[in-house]
Amino acid sequence: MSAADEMADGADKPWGEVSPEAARKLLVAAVEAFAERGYHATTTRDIAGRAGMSPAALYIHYKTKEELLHRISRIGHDKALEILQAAAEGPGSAAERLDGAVRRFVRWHAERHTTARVVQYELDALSDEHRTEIVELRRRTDAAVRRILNDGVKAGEFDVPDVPGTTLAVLSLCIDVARWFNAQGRRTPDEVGELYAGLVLRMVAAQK
Amino acid sequence: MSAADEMADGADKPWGEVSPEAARKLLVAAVEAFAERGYHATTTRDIAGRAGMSPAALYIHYKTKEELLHRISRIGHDKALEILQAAAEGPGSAAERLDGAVRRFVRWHAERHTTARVVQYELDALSDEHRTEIVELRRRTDAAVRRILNDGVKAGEFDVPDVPGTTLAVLSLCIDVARWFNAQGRRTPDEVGELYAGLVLRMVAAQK
DNA sequence: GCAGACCCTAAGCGCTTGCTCACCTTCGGG
DNA sequence: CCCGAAGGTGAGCAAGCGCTTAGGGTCTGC
Repeated sequence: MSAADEMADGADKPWGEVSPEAARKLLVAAVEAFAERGYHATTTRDIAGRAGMSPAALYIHYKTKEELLHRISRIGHDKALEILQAAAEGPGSAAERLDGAVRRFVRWHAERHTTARVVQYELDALSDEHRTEIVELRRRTDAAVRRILNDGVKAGEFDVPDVPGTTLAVLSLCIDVARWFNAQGRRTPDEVGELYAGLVLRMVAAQK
Repeated sequence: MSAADEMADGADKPWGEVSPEAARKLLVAAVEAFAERGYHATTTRDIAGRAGMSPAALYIHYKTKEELLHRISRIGHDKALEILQAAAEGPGSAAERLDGAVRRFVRWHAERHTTARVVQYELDALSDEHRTEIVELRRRTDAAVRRILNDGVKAGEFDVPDVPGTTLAVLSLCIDVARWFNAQGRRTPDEVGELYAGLVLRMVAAQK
């Protein structure tokens, strides 16, 4: 497989966009370790060990441990933004688009909860410069959801007295799935997505 | 003020139950530091420094850094459980009790968001033994909310197809306030409590 | 068939960490 | 007026941290 093919795979296969192979293995190991113990409690020796390499190998592909976190956070936020923007700009009524947005966003947070945990809960460990970059992505994430809500209000589908506040609540609800979701638990990512989409629609629906 | 008076104050004045004075100052300093940087990124020198003491002073009052976290987590979880149980067992219809529970629980997470951040997001840093103890408190927290929902369904006030799932979502929504709430932000704790109580009631309300 | 780019390792450096220890001060009771 | 308990400090230890460096394989293009 060529490098170009790997780039194209990025959307489907997790971390497909990271090459070469050794850099991807290290990044996947870092995601696991960060999700399990948190960024600060994870050592570079632990990451290298999980990837089956020596601690020094890490520094061939990444300048610092923080750069690893930034790469993970950047790719994850790009993916999250892509999901929500696609839903916001897609066809259908506001209710249909909100249903799809929540369903897909929640499913991603459940299915890839290790990644999502790092992406959503380790922002503070980023350098100032990197954090500023990521915060901008989150602003756009917020804007995508707010747009759907505004559309729904305008069309009379939704009754939402406080659009910014409700946007915040909807995103918060979805994001927190990464914290509590357990792959060994009773619910599948699909089931959680369905449950949450239903709850969110009831939160915003106009009374009949 | 006697030790007994300080105990009685616990509910009103934050950390009033911690004595002597030096131990409380250290604990308050630890809460600030843990909330700002996370448990693992906080050094014992940082905690002692914030309390205006030498690093060694910490170990007169606490056996380890982890014991400090456990004390914080325990007190915080006790308070959270107290809020929700009082709401669940209080008077009024299920809707009124749910409104009160969400309003008070959210207000606590916003007002005391430094404490809540530590309490809700640093569970993994506890020792196995301490974590087991805390998880049991969280189980009872969950049970209190579930009881209100079940009461409401039985009384015909609520329409909730999935009570355990909705309980999870309601608690998750409230807890995540601690992550994003900013004291410098536009909303007061009261306003967030009101907004969230409204959203939750719409999530569970029976259609008329 | 070998020069040079690339990838990796063993060893370890300088520093910080959680925590300890010998010692000092303050203070209420006999 | 001295005593022991309680609560504090400065100095520092062993361990572990992020990261660097010197050196050695392996593969590619000429």
